[in-house]
Formats: sequence, C-alpha cells, structure tokens
Amino acid sequence: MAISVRDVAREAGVSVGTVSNVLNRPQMVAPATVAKVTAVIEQLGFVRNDAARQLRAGRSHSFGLVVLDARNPFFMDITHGAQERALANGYTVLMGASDDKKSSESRLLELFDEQRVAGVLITPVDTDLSRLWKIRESGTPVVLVDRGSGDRSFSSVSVDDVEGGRLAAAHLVDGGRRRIAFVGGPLEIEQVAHRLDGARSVVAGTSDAVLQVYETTSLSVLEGRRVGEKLAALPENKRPDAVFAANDLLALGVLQALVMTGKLAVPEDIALVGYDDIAFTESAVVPISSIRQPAEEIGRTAVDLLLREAEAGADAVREQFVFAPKLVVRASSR
Amino acid sequence: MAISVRDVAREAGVSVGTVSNVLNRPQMVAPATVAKVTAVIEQLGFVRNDAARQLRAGRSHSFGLVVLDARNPFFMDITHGAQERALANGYTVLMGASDDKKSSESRLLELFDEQRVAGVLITPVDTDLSRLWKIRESGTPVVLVDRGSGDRSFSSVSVDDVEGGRLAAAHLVDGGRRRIAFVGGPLEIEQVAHRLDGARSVVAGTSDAVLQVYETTSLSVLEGRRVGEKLAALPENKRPDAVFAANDLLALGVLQALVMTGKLAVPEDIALVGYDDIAFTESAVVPISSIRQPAEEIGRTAVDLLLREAEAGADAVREQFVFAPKLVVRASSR
DNA sequence: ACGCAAAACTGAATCGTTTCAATTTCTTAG
DNA sequence: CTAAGAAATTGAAACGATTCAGTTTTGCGT
Repeated sequence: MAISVRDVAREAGVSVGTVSNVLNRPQMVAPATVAKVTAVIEQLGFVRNDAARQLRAGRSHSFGLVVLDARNPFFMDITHGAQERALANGYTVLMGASDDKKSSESRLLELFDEQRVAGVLITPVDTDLSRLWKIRESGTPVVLVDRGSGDRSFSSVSVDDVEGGRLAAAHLVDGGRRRIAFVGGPLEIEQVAHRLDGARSVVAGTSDAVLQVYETTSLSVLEGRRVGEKLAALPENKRPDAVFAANDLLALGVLQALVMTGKLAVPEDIALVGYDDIAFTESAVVPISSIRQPAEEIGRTAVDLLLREAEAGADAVREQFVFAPKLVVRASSR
Repeated sequence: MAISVRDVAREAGVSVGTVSNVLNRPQMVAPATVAKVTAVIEQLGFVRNDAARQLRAGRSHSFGLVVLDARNPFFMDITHGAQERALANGYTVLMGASDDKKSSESRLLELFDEQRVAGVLITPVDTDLSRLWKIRESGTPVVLVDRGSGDRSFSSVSVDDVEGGRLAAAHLVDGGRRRIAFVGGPLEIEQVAHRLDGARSVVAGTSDAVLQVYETTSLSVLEGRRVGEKLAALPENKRPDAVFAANDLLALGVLQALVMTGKLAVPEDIALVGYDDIAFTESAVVPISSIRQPAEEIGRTAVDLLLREAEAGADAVREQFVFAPKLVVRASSR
C-alpha cells in the first residue's frame, strides 16, 4: 500500500542506497540524481517510515517529557519551551502528565522506554529516583526539570524554591503580616516542601510572626477553594492575616473562596502571594502577587542539557542549572 | 546493548515465536512456559522495541492531535479528554499546536504521517481540507475537532458555534445592551466566523441594536488587551455598552484593559461575555460570563469516532457530533 | 589515450518484532 | 496401546530505512 524507498528506487532507476543518500546526505549524490529522485518522491508521494528509521538507528529522535500537571499553565509553558528547542534540533517531544501519581509516572516512563526515546525530561513525583538511575544506566540521558538533583547525580534545571519561599514570606512579613498561612501539598512534592522551608526560615527569623501549614492533597484551584473556605470560617483572632500558596492555582482558589464569602477583603484582611506567576494571576479578581519562574526558559534549558548529554555519551558531565525566582508584587499583597 | 526477544528466547530455552506469543496471546501458550518466559523477561529487564512492532504492524498505535493553541486551557481540556480515552484503549496521543499557522499544521501532519499514526484528530486552521482528504485516502482516519464538517465528508465533533454566538448576543441584548462589540479573529477561523454570524443574526432581529466588529490577529490575552485599550479610549457616544469576545483569553484581555484604565466599570458601563468557559474566567477580576463547551467530552468523543472509523476501514460511516453550547452568566454581564 | 584517484552508485545485511505454515508433543476415545 | 485431533511450539520470512564494503563511472594530468 504505502510507498517505500524500494518503489522510489525502481521508479527513478537507481538503487535504494542512493535514495537513502538523497534523503540523508544529498551532497554525496550527483545533483542530477538528486533532482530525479526528488521528483519521483514528490510524484509518488513517498513518506519516510519513521518506525523503520528508528529500528535501524536503535534510537528514536524524540524526547519524553513527564510533567506533574498538564493543565497547569506553568507546565504548559515549560512544555512549550522544550518543544520549541527540541524542534529546532530535529527532535520531537512526547509529553505526558503524571498527575502526581507514581503509577502514571511509571506508565509514562515505560512507554518512553518502549519508544527508545533519545532522552527523558522529568519532574519526578517524589524523591525516589531509582527508576531514573536505571533508565540512565541503560543509556538514556535524563534531566530533572523544575527540581534540583540533591547529590548532583543528575543534570537538572530548577529554580531555587527555598529562596522563592523566602521571598514570599519576607514580602508578607515586611508588609506587617504576622499570622501567615502556608497553603500547599502534598508535602512529598519537593518543590512544595522547599517553598515551605524558605517561608519557615523567614518566620523563624522574626520575634513575633507565626506560620501555620494547611496541607492540600493537590495543587489545584479546587483544593485552594477548600482551604479558602476553611480560612474564611475562622474567628478573627485565629484567622491568618496572610496566605502564601505553593502555586497560583491554589492561590486562585483561595482568592475565589475569600471573595465569594464576601466578608474578607484582599489584601486588607488577608494578603495573598502565589507561586509560578502564570498568566492568569494578573487578571484575577484581585491581581495576585506571585513568585515568577522562567518557565519557557526552563524548558529550553532542559532540552539543551539533554542534547549535550546525549552527545557526550555515558561519561557526560552533569550540570545543574538553578534559576533565581523573582517576586512580582500585585494588588493582593499591597 | 538492549535486550531483544532473541535474548529472552535463548535464556528461556524457547523460540522467539513463543516469546512473542507470551507477550501477545498468553492464552495460546502453556502456563508453565508463560511463567518461565515472564520470569526471564523480568530478570533480563526486557522492554519491547516499539519501532520494530510498528514496522511489522505497518501502523503505530498512536493518534495525532493538532490543536490551535497549546496554551489555551480549552484545548488542554480537549487534549486531556482525548488522552484519557485513547489510553483506555491502548493508544497514545501525540499532541502538537499549529498556533493558527498553516505551516506548523503541515509540519505536524507530515510528522504524524511519518509516524504512520493510526488516526488524526485536528482542529484545522482554515477551511482548506484538501490535505486531510489526502491523508484519509492513504488510509488514515481523520476526525475534525471543535469544527463541523460542512458537507459531512469527515467525521466531526463540534459545538454549535452559531448558536453559541446567538446565546451570547441574545443575553446581552436582553440585558438592554444596544451597542455590541464583537472582538475576535482572525475571521478565517471558522469557529470565530460562526460565533459572529450567530451574534449578527440576533442583532439583526432587533430594531435598534448594532454590532461592531473588532478583528484581532489572534485569540490571545494580549490581543484582547489591545482591543480593550482601544475601546476604553473611545468617547462615550461611540463606545459600545457590551463586548462579546470570541474566546475567554480575549475576554480576559479586554477586561484587564478596561479595569486598568479605571474609568469604565464592568458590567455597568460595558458588559462582557466570553467563550469556552475556561476555569480561569470564574476567578477573573470580574467573573466573566461565558459560553460553555464540554471540552473534555469533545476530546473523548473524538477519540471514540476515530476508533470506530479505524475499525470500520475505508467504508466507514462518517458521523457528526454537535454539542449544544450553554450560557453561563456571571458578574460581567449581570 | 592511459592510468588513477575521486566521485557516484550499488545491493546485501541489519535492526527487533510478529506472523503463520509446518512440526512436535500431548490428550483422549476406543 | 493406538490413532486422530488438539495444543504447544518452532523458525524463517517480512516489515522499510540505513549502512558500508565493494564496484563502476567520471574527471584529469600527462
């Protein structure tokens, strides 16, 4: 049914080797032959069969990307950056979301393994990286995304989450807030834990501020709303005067809940700072202050590291990229 | 380097055919043999090479999905729905964004062609479907997403955009608005044109309402902001008293601009209705009324149609699914 | 015209899985 | 215990692009 190089070769009166050369190294083929073969390819509507190429090559020219949440704009931006850079280098990106579930993560890695991807970009669900070790041992480079590699055993592109937490908390404390609620979870997610650590360190450095943790089961708008409602129901003397949310979806949810109950004003009664600085924080009921991370840049850099490792082979140097987070102040904490 | 069925066969003391059978039709193999082979697979860490499978099968077990904008939550939701349904049927989804560009669309289709995808799901950039005809002729089923197939020549899953436009305009007119601005574009995008048509028909049915079109170059927050600023600068007698935006990103942008200039109140001075009902409209400065489309459902249904067509082969019946849009009223038009 | 190196081209072997006709082994009725 | 049929297993062929050692053609200096 489908046209193969063999058909093209026959029709053009050359050998399959020559057709392949026209496709892959045209400079090694006489111009006239290139023209003839190209014409036949066009005429017959020949399309390379990538499966056959990959089989022969032993590797695909795709990277696998595992993110935590495909519907979080932050990860979409990372994906976008990665895709752009990969495409520019002749690679394709297969993206999948783990939704915080180890099982989905495994399933995706399994899938990528079957595809013999040229490399894996991943924001791991937890700190257990044994699976990734195995993958790398089998010859597939791995780069950690939005997550540092504690012992530097993996290349990684991340943002200093402890510093981000510090920035957020310091901003709130400097603004006179004393009862700070940290909303985020699950705490197994390293990024969340680090942001909390950063905030804790700032609060600990004051004489009178306190920090209370409201752990969530996921980093979603819905979870944020749930916590927001709980906060709104608190008596004034127990109620926090500031909320630091571990990401913007949570912040958005908290804000929605506070605004809907109508009794509490942001930032007057409760100040609010989110994390990631996704596009939608800017147009929220009350524009939300946030900690900005260079999402697209993270994606691009991660692909760069992957390309470098793929080239260098097994003895590649691991590189750790750590971007600095930036506080963006908006009405929610002014 | 990598372990192949051959290695497994040798180690387990059986033939490659048997290993393959264990993998694909275990019920045809003696239980003891299944156990032995499975154990060896485990022990050796054998992972199927998907390229080889595909090559043999002639088709991959992936679907290709082309959306207009990967960063628009609406399309993310469609993707999510499609992915979910595909995975449940043992398929994988390759997603790519055309960003409204015919060239990117072509590039993606080319890529999918090389992968010999089992089917294509696409929201076409324009009305020229000739490329898709060719793809289908070559044996790959195609389903149009979020876009009807005028002549029913393709299976499609869409939402009645004309009706959606009508709902939005009727709501505004019923609310006493008379000078309605339609913000959206490019008008080549069929969905945008249809929404405009719907709105037009409603306005034409009144004696005194007028509709003015502000065409945008894309359906983004930035473009919305641009138009919003223009609107805000208009003298009161030329200024519309309502805006119908072709999607929520635009609506969000318009809202941002209006709120930022601080002179115009929504909905008092200008009412606003968006389209898609993405999650973020609810938490906007002023919660935005919108036309809801069942995004995930669209994705799921599209995959269903694809599966059905793939099974039926060339003589498959084309099916048109048209969902009804729903008006969701929020503060921006109350 | 001749020799020789460079350029162009050839085609069989290869990648790893699945399939299927052929063969071997197992069951069971008589 | 045997024959026939079922069940289990085998292994070579096929999928289609790429590679590379080997062969043919071209171009050039003398």
